[in-house]
Amino acid sequence: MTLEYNGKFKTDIPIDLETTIESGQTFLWNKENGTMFNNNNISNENPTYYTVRHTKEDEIIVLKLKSNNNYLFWESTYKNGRNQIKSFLQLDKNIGEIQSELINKDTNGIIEKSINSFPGLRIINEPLFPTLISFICSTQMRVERIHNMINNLSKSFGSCITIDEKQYYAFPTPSELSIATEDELRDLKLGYRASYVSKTVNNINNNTIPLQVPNDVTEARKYLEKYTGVGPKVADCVLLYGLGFTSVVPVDTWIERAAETYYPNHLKKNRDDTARSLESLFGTYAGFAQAYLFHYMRTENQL
DNA sequence: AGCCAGGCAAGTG
DNA sequence: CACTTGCATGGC
Repeated sequence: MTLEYNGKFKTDIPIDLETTIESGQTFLWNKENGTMFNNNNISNENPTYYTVRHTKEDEIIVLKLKSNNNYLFWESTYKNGRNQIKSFLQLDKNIGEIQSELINKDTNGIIEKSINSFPGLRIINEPLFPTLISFICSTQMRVERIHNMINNLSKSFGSCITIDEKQYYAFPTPSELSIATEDELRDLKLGYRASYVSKTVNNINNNTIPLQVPNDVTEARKYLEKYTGVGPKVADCVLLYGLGFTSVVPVDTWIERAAETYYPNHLKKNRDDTARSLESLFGTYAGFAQAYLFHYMRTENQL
């Protein structure tokens, strides 16, 4: 295969690919020529990121991305790569408008500070199944190590495509993952999450809980929570990053900490209630506010 | 050494 | 319903 298709997007606000891809929204991309999650990056050059995925026609394709100021350059083995990128970064949305809306709705300026720190952070939208498994793996785990687990799963069970003698692995489909035993998953460093993944994959493959999620956000959340390993927080991440429910605010330790400091009125007894309360504050794009705040909190604490 | 990381399931009262 | 406990693993 070759990367025969390419093009570029122009954006009003330069896209910060590094922050967008390495801030824990997705674990499905890799950096070419370099390690990710490494703060002291010596190279000044903008990194190229790649991902591998299945199209609806079950074709294995590679997408590559690189940003330079107001331009975003893409390459792909797939002629419709442009739309894949557009969907991934939600380029059809007016991010500048969303940012000002969130700043206006905020009560104390911390969202403005977060957005000003990372104006090029985009909120992404990824395929459902890989996102579901990624966030099941995410519990009690640092972002970098979740990424390692997802890479391990892809290399062990995913389909491969070769470009210029280099092998690229897609995240496995439910049927590809069905052959993984729980012990094999533990060997890939999933820890106690191995049984969650194993049970969820079985429930999808034998149609006990098919991957057909309701359109209503509350119903969708309830539905996702039927999968083993999916509680309120993981469900919210899947809703936001895998299904495009932009209003959803996943509350983890970082966001709860932020709520204690900046939104005491919205801090409830449990994280689920805190989540719903923050959603009512920020509205349609509350999930975007969460993403900026999450990244701000993590970097403020030198992670 | 102990604490923590994008929490959850299962058990108890 | 609300609250507690065990769970894998690696980095600091």
